[in-house]
Amino acid sequence: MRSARTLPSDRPVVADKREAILRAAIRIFAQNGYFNSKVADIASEAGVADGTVYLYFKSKEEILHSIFDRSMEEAIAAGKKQLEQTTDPREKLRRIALLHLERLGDDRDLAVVFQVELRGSTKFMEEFSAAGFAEYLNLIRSTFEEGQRAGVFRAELNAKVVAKILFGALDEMATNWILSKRRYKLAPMADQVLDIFLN
Amino acid sequence: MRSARTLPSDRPVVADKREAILRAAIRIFAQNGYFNSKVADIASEAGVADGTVYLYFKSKEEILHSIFDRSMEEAIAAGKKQLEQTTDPREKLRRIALLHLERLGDDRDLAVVFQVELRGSTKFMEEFSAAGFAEYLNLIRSTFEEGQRAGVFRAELNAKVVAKILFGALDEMATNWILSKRRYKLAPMADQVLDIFLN
DNA sequence: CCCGACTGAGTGGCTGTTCATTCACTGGCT
DNA sequence: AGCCAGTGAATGAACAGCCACTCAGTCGGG
Repeated sequence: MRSARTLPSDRPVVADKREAILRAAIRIFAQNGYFNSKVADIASEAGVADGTVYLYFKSKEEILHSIFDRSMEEAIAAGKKQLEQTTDPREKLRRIALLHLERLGDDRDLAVVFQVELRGSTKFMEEFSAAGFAEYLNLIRSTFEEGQRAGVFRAELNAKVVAKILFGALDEMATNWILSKRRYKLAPMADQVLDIFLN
Repeated sequence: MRSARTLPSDRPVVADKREAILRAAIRIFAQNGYFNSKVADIASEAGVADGTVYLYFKSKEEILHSIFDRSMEEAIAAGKKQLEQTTDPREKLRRIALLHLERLGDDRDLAVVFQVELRGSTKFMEEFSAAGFAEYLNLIRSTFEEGQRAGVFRAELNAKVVAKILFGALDEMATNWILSKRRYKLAPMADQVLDIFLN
């Protein structure tokens, strides 16, 4: 119905369909939760047949994985890029926090999947932890350590713990934002958190 | 086989069975995740028949609810009790944090259920949020506000945000502890968190 | 025609829940 | 004491609905 109309480029079509399924899955998972979502719902939301889903993903679980992997990859890449643009450790942390909340604040469905659905099983959390998540925590930690060496942050603090706290605080902001009935901007919370954090 | 041998006290037996099912459920949920746990597994772990579970709980979901309700109630009661024992706002926050991590650190399975399984669905999170959780956050917030009035904490900070950050930090400590391969004590982290937090 | 992307009805396995039945016990009656 | 109906907790086999996944077939472009 809305496939390649003009050009014979089939890569785009393939990519489009995969992308459509992924986006549909994010919406459906966010709405019903992973375990209450049927593959049929995802297919229908994506405008494809049930079977088509299995041309692009091995299983329902792989869809969730793909959502996580892709988003995490993007987030870390964006984060690293931000870090190159400044040398002030304070400012670096601010950028990380801001980016973190901006990304989640820009796509509520994705945020729900990240904050709620991805935590739904220890098994997944362990993989989750092993994968991009540890890398992300390290990004925060090494930035903080850099600041310690520069004398900007208290040297006696355990950087690992500081990183967890900052992450935990941001994470909680995001979760609260999702659950809140009131609609407010998420990103500005980053500055509030850092203000409390650094002073 | 091991029912009332001597005294006609049948209440204890009843209470025992409910308790056994609840404990079994905590263990099973922690191990497999809520959605991957079968009621039959819980029954078997508790040493009762499948049907018996339904004499004490209306549904599988109600088991999860009961775990949450009971634990949260206990936690808040314990928290309030702690707060009565001191007037120093700093010390109060320290007690809350310590209690928070002690309770989770004392029962790994319960901690898994709280940190991982209870987050597994937006639906549940919303009830979760509405119920004891908001009350818990308020406990932290009002303690902080008290400290602000006493001039111990910076008055210009948003107490609500501070409460979320502290909670988020503790929450993250707990989650990390669960996922960590290395075995360490969770409770001592409370002081580290507060040190970073209050200085 | 051929090829491969796509379809969607069907299937197999699974599991939450039910309910007919068992059984240990109680209390009243002889 | 001995007997028996009554009680309700406990059982677990069976049920019923659900849904991830498959595959034989369709369709359209080249």
